[in-house]
Amino acid sequence: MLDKSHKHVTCENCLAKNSSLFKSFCNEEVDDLNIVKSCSYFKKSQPLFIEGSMPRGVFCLNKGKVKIFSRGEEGKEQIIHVAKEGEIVGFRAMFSEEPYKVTASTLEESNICFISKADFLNLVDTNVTLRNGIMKELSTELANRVTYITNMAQKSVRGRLAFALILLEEIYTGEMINLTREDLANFVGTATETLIRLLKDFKDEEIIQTHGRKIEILNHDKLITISGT
Amino acid sequence: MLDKSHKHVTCENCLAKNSSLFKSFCNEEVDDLNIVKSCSYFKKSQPLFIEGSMPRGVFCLNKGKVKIFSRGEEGKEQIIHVAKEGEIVGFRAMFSEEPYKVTASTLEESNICFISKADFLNLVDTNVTLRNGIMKELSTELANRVTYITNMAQKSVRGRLAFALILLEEIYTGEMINLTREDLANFVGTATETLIRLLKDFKDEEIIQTHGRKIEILNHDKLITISGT
DNA sequence: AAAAAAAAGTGACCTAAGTCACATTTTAAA
DNA sequence: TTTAAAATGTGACTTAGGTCACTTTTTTTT
Repeated sequence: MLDKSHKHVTCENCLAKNSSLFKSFCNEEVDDLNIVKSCSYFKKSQPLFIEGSMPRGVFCLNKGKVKIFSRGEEGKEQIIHVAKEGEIVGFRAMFSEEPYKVTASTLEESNICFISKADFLNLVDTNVTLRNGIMKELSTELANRVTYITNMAQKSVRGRLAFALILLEEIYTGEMINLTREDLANFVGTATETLIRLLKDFKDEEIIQTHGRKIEILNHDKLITISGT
Repeated sequence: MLDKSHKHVTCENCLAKNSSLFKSFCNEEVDDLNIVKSCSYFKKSQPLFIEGSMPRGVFCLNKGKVKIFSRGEEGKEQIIHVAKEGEIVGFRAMFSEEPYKVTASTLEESNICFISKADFLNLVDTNVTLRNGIMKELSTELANRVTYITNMAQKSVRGRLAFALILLEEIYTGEMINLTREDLANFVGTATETLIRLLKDFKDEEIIQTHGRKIEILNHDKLITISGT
């Protein structure tokens, strides 16, 4: 169980993780950040923000994972990204002056800090390194989504599942992949039943092993081969 | 036939079209731009840049259309975007310090200007409005790709074709959609044969009409309905 | 600890869409 | 203008993967 007040969370020890955006900050800048941020405890399946609402700030993940998804016509979730500790979520929407096109929701109980839009934009305005980092991040992400689209359009579901597992292995470093079959299916872009059948195939082929819902990767190389399918 | 030297192309009358990025420029800034840019004539199917190569600058489309695509495992093109007159192509790669993840190639003969990376980044550094425009553009595009991914994962090919035609109608304003069936299939994310069959269905349903390869939209509303499929 | 509600998993069936193999038409090149 | 080469279009066939209808297991709530 996480500490629900978690007053102990300071930016200094939080950033120690792997935030790509604030990593260039000097001590003084981290202190500034520490002053404007506010922390809170999120339980499992709690939204940070919802598609259609107006962005009010960014969220910095201290502990826990968050899924980012959009809903298709029939309301089916399409998971675009799973964010992990150290990531800043929702900063793309700070620049577009438009409502969120995605929803962010915790996958497990989490400690998450909030920085208001005004404070964040002020940081961006005054910090060249941060600004360049953001532009680079936006561009890289745009490039990643090209791959994502191409995969979705051209690969088999089996290939996409292999690719998704490789991504998730990275996101769940040091622990096992822990997603409902439905979430995994919505990430891969397939029906839950199809996903379950394919996971069984992977088990039979000794590529993965399951412990309850948790998935352990046994043969990373084989996943890479299959992901080319 | 376009003028191959097209010395008459000045930024002033070019920007009159619809460039979203340079539109805020004052006369003086446009003059600066005019000095650093160099123009050239591209014939049909000529690449502006190629996946894997290092970005050297941005391309500004004065006349003509350009497809942006990535290649899947078996080399099949996945068209991500069709750029039209007034658009600036390749600026995303200016910030990522990485090789292009996509190829850009003309769909028809074109007049295209080039601005070197150094000149472009200099503009971005010194012009706050341009910089904000770029950040906004990157964010908006990122949001659009979420829709793209969700469509690809959840819609039928018929629904995706309808969606593609709506987008292309906008891109080919004032003229008819003119793409090879293969390009259109690679945009929709399907096999060429399937695409041809679906186009025939649309013709039978009097949603579109073809003049040779060119496609005319007859019933825009019905396309919207179908694109929800 | 019991009850209720999610989630996981299976089997049977169906169909959208891919593949292959050509015929025909259009476009580009020699 | 002929030849070559793309691009378009059709038919026959196959199959990946979706849907539906359940059962079983795991979680959550009371």
